Amino acid sequence: MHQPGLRERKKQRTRLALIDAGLELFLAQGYEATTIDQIAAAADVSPRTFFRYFATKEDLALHYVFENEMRILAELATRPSDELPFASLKHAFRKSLKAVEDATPEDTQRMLRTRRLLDATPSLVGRASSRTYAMERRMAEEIARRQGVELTCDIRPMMIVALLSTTLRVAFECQHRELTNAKDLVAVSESAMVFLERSLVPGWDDLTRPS
Amino acid sequence: MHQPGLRERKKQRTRLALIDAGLELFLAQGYEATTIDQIAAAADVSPRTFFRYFATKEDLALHYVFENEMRILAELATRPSDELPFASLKHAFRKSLKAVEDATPEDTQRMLRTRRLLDATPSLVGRASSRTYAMERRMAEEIARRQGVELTCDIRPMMIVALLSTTLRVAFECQHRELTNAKDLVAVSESAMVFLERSLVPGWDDLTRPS
DNA sequence: TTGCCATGTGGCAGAGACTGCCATAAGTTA
DNA sequence: TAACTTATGGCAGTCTCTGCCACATGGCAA
Repeated sequence: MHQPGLRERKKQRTRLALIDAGLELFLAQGYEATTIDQIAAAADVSPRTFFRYFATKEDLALHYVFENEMRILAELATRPSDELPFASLKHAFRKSLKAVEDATPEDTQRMLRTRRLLDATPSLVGRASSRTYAMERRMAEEIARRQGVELTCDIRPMMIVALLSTTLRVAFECQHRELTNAKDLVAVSESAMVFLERSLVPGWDDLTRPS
Repeated sequence: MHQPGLRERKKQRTRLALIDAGLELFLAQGYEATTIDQIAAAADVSPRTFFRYFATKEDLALHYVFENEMRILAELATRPSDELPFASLKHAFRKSLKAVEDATPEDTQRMLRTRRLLDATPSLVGRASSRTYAMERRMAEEIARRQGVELTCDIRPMMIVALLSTTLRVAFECQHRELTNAKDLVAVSESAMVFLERSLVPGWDDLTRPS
């Protein structure tokens, strides 16, 4: 793998400048009240260029949410295929939580800002779900493949993924304190996951048994 | 209660005309490809009037989804307050499913069309979630009140509501056949609910016990 | 019936998100 | 340096959605 050229580094800088400018403005004056023109001006690019980096305003706001979801999907692929679905998902989610903890201070700040933004703008949480559901489907496909069932005939892979995913969403929403570090955020997610696990009958996710 | 006047009946007719025109066009040429102007023209009102009935294009498309959710919330309020949360919710959801079955043929058609639309336009399912989450919060408030816990301190009411709500969403999405009557739609929802219930430890939703 | 008030409707101008198109600028490679 | 590829900016245009005002219609009381 070769070192990214000047062009690539420049693009990365522009992308981060846009994200930082966007989150800053969203938190300062509200998501709706912030226009693309303002973000572009703050990041020192033309409005037209904004759309070369992010298809929509939402995409900028939710960038770190989507990045995290892609990480979960990638982690899922590394799990042994004889593992039970729930365990695989749990490990994949935990790995992504660990990535949040291990991020650079700048990235941690961006994530915490994203969380504050979602807190202040509940409608954004819903809008994120469009993509989240698509990601859930891909995870369910992976689960179905491993367990040797057909996703179109069996509702259970989708159910397993959706239940865990929903748990994390609820945990994410229910952070009532002003978080200043990533550890607290992770802690609530962990406790929600524990509640879910304790509520479930052992072996509920074993799809090789008859339903 | 007095008979609604001419004015009210006229409004109701216009609302239904807009919904019918909208669903028709969405299914025929796609959700994105359909403009407000087209819908307004088909319903024989001005584009400006469209927005007096629906705040957004989504609101028209998802009208029946929201109506159903409001019904669930209303049903929840009628349940005895000493009932366990999950049982209350289950009954409320069942009652709303029954309302779907008992609807007039016209309304049943509109619901089935809405479902086909959501099938063809997955992004709409996500967009509906903004509102659904708000409704979930209200249900969780009701549950928390009955169980005597604080919603801001205890994640469990939200979890209980979210798990059941997610189950129904998944069931709704996983209707792979072209449905022609409401009964089939209800049947899949029922089976998903059964899967959820079998997966859960009895008493998991009893919040009076210590967590 | 007449007149008044409340309310629904249409038209218009405008902001803001987003796209297609084309010219220009910058980076990459030979 | 020249040729190629890719990023950027500007512009015109579409579509969603809003505020404002004039007008029409339904409801109601004298």
